[in-house]
Parts: sequence; structure tokens; C-alpha cells
Amino acid sequence: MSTNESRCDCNIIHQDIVNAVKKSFPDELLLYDLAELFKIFGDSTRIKILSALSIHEMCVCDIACLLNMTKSSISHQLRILKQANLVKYRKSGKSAYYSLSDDHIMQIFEQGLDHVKE
Amino acid sequence: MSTNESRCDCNIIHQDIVNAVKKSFPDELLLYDLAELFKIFGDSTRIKILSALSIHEMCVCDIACLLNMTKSSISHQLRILKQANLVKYRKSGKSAYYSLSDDHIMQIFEQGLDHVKE
DNA sequence: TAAATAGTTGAACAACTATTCAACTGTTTT
DNA sequence: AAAACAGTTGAATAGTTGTTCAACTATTTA
Repeated sequence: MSTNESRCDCNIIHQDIVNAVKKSFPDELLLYDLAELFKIFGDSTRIKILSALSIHEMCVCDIACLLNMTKSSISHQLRILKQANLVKYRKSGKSAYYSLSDDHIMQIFEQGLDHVKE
Repeated sequence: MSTNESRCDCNIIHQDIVNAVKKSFPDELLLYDLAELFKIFGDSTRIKILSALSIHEMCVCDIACLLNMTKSSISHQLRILKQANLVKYRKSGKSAYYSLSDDHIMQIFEQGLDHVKE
């Protein structure tokens, strides 16, 4: 950062620490993408959908029935999960069958669960 | 769930699957807490703060300076992180030094990073 | 004691988001 | 061909949330 204008309204107390942290700080864009990923996990409806799909492939109706929600709201959330490449789907007749696109997703899920369980 | 009223506006196609999933479905409250945890991770300011604190303990001014944001907004976010038991702090003189309350947090962080990096 | 500084806090505002509703597409059934 | 059903989509709405601003507390320094 070579900008002189700073929103930081204070005298820097530990310039050495700030510099050291800045040095080994991950890429800005990477942290942004990471936040975006967690944001998707940060909704109970989407968490429930992912949790359900980790057990078995399901169609929109099945998920709506399981979570006692409308097809529409489930479809909206599935679109978000699809855009984030967290779920994939196959169409068969009138139905669309959704499943997890990646096993790695559940590792993040499980790690989070461990922390919540304390 | 023993309620007959269902928001699910469709005939259930795979009652057997829905029942099976319902059976091995995690506790509702647990999934809610999990979503709340991920929600906290799902903001780039908070992610950056956690990432910084994983490198070194820092005071509010240091963080504000590092991220080029006001003390106020950092303090607000630190309050949220504190309430979620993700950070702890010690006061010394005029300053408040924040650090991660748990190493486990960074495991979730790293796992997410792996996924984002693809 | 007064000024300066680090940090906190509540209200206000703007931006975002999850659900609802209605209308729609596409497939299957009668 | 018409009805029924699974699913999608866009607009509207209500609720949430991150930052800003101003006022405040507490500690230190002059």
C-alpha cells in the first residue's frame, strides 16, 4: 500500500508489528474469496441443504418437504449453492436431483461442527 | 416433526429418502449454531482481523492502521468476534491487545483457504 | 488539572439478503 | 390437447448488517 491517505485515525503504536503482519498477510483477494465462501455457509437454510445432500441426493421437492419450506425458496438457495460450485444437479423427467459437487465441502462443514460442539 | 401443516407445496416424490435423511440429520439447533459461526467468518473485515491476529497479537489502532479503517469499525467487529468467543483481549494502559482465543479457529480458516485456492 | 490519545458505544443510514408471491417453462399424465 | 406437477425466475418486501458519525469513558502525559 503506497497511499498516504489513511482512514486510520490514530498514531501507530507498534509500527514494527504492523509491518511484520503486513508482510506475511495473505493476498487481499484470497481473503475476500474466503469470506464469500463462508458467507454462503452462513445461512441456516443453506447449511441444512448441504447437510441433507451430504446424506443423499435429493430433488427440490424432497428438500422442501424435509425443511418444511416452499419449493421457490429452496430453488433460490440452490441457485446460490450452484453458482458457488458447492452443488451439482442432474435432470430426470420433471425432477432435478441435487448433490454435493465435492467431498471437500463436508470437511469444512465437519471442522465447523467440531468447534460448535466445543 | 409431528405437524400436519406443511409449507412444502408439492407431493413428496421420495418419501423413503426424506425419511432416511431426516433420521440421520444433525440436531436443528446445532446446524443453526454452525450457520452462525460461518456467518461471522463470512465478512472480509472480520476474516482479515482473524488472519492478522493469527500472525500476532494486535491493538485496535494497529489493526485499524493495517486495514486502513477507522478504530470505530474495527472495534465494532472485534465486539462481534469477542461475543462469538473467537478473540480474547487484555488491557494495558490505554491500549487493548487482541488475540485469537483458540488455535482451532485457524484450522477452519485454513480448510476454507484450501478450498478457495482450488 | 487539562489536553491528548485509545477504545467503546448507540443511533442513523445505506446496502444487502432471504422469503414470498405470481407468473412462467418444461415434462408427464390423462 | 388439456391438466397436473416439478422447478425456475423476477419483483417486492421485510429484516439484517457493516460503516459512519458523534459523544462518551478511561488512561496517560504535559
